[in-house]
Amino acid sequence: MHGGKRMGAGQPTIFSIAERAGVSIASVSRVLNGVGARRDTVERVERAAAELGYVPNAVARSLKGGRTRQLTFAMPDIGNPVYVAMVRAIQAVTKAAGYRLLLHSTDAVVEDELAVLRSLGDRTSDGLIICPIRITDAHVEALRTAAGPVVVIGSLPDGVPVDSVRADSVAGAALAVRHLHETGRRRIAFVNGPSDTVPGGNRDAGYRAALDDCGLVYDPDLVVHTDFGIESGAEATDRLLAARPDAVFCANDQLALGAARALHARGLRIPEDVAVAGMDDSVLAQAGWPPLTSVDLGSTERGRRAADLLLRRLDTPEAATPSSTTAPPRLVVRASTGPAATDS
Amino acid sequence: MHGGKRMGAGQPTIFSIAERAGVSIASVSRVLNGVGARRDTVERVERAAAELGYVPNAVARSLKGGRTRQLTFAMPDIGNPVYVAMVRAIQAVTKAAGYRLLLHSTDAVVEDELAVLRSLGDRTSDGLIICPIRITDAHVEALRTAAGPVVVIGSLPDGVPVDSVRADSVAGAALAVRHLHETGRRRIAFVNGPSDTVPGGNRDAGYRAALDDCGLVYDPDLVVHTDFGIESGAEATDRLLAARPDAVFCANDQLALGAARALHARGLRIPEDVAVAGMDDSVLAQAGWPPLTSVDLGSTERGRRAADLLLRRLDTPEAATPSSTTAPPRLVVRASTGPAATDS
DNA sequence: CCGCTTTCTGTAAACGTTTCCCGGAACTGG
DNA sequence: CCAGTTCCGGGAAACGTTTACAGAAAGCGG
Repeated sequence: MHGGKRMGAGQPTIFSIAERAGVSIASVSRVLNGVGARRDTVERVERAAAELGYVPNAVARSLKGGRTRQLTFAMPDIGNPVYVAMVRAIQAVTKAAGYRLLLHSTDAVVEDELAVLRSLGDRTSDGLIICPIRITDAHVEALRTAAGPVVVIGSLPDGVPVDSVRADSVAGAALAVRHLHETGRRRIAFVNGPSDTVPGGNRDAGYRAALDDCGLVYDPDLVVHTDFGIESGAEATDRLLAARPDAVFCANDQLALGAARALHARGLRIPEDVAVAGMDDSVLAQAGWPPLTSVDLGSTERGRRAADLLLRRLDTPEAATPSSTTAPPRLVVRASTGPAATDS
Repeated sequence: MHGGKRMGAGQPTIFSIAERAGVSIASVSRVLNGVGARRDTVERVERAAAELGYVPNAVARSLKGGRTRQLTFAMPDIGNPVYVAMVRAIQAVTKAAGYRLLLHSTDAVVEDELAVLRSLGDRTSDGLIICPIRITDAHVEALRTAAGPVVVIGSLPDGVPVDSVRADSVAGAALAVRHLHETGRRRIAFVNGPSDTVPGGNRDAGYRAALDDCGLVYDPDLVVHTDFGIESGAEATDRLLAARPDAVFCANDQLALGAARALHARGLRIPEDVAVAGMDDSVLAQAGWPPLTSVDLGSTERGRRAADLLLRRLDTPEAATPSSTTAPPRLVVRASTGPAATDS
């Protein structure tokens, strides 16, 4: 005649098990969590649990324990392979540590990003990795007052007390431009992402610096800002052709794929007539023809590190001072920047 | 001198608010949920909540309410644009209905899919949309005993009492093959996905049926099974070239992109020497050159419908008998299946 | 000024766990 | 057979909400 509590039909709970096994709920909980118990008790409880098809209620468990064993990753665009690479890297780490990963696609909308940051307070997940494309004052404020551990993938102003993992897209862009210069290109066009984003700004800086290095002058007619995406890359490149570039450097692989399509459509050969280079070295770099030269900004590496940092932060909440590491860029040369045609 | 309860420093709770506002927790809850209260009370509570930066604990709320306002979508591969399209479609519907969407990438691993199905029992989300690539007996059993509403995107054996939304890939594959035949191709190779999957089997059936229709004979040398992915498509196509096909039909756009790359690498022209067609009509169809003819299997539509069904099921758990709808395929013709070279 | 109705508010229980703290059972050794 | 240990198991509290219930306050007409 054990326990009162409700006895409804719904999902089995530890009460149903306790009743069926003829023990208390405390014993059920202990057995299910592998805490010592008498042989006999263990067996009865386990049998009852199996027969009822018991699954522990994660919500109740979280409420009691104060942790959900869930982490969140918020990225700008789930359709961009670069973030998919990060997801995989993060997933691998968090899964091994026994955490479930929740994915969030913010479409780079500031309001959405802030909402994610604030939602840390609702205790739905134990920590957050976020990859914002712009950093506003509101972001800084939200990061400062976040209700749980956060790791940022991207560049943060100094003084924000949050772990971050950065890409060096200034150096990365320069790498690509110098490579194009070395293969003999002199009119290097640049299809960049939105200019008011952190990566957009950095890539622009890298582009300009490298031009300088190479003794080339910055020509506004060779530069276009657009949003990321294959179509945008194609349109932008089409417009740029008026300025007769001998190379098109794109701020990511999607843009570069679009650029290649536009060039093909005009009957121009890659790389003989125009060279093309992208960034991110995502799966897309090897999707089209010719395979694209691209700058690997270490997305996988950044994802992995971010996840490691987050886990560390979960272990020792206020211990270490915020760390900030930068993944080095790496140029991957493929056919799209091969030698130019010797004639002309 | 209100309430006892704990008073720690942690996150603010309705207790902190109650104390600060000098009212009971019941009043706090009521005000926060917009239930009637006296002018004065409302103001005091709202001010206290704002000052403390209160965020309701979603876990506690879920425990009490028995629902999480979260739904799960489990897909085989987060890197495949077709599932990204589904995510977007599902997201749009669920977000509008006030649900958060959790994403899960199963890598088409049966164990993982079953785990997701079983995890419905842990009450972490209120419902599940799952897209399995194979259906084993274990799947059927798990679906039958699922602890919450499930909608399957994909084909299910008869008699499984679960809502489903199907693609007609038999008809879809036939559409593509007949189109290739109409453009004069007679040696139509087929790069298919794994043969032990439902889509794999169906596409094979469609391919064979269409060959029959067109009076062509099935030639095993023209058919390859591989896994999905650009690299696999390239390798498979390379092998197929020994059989001198004049068209390559691929079971999805990733394979088709790989096929195109392999053909380019051999110096073959598309479509003059070999035509290429894909399936899914994902963003990748327009990523390379030439743009790919592809069969739209209605991924967006299927995602939308699946979400609608799930929401309906959440409203009226046991009402309607399980529904099963099929999205019609649609052939999208692009340059990759243009006319063959007239010589040769 | 009294009793009635109508608001409003506070107490307490419940959601399903985990875990602290005892009391009792089972051993051990003398 | 008894005292001392050790081990197990049960009762109850707690996690942060929502909500049924009942009591207090306030408004009202007579």
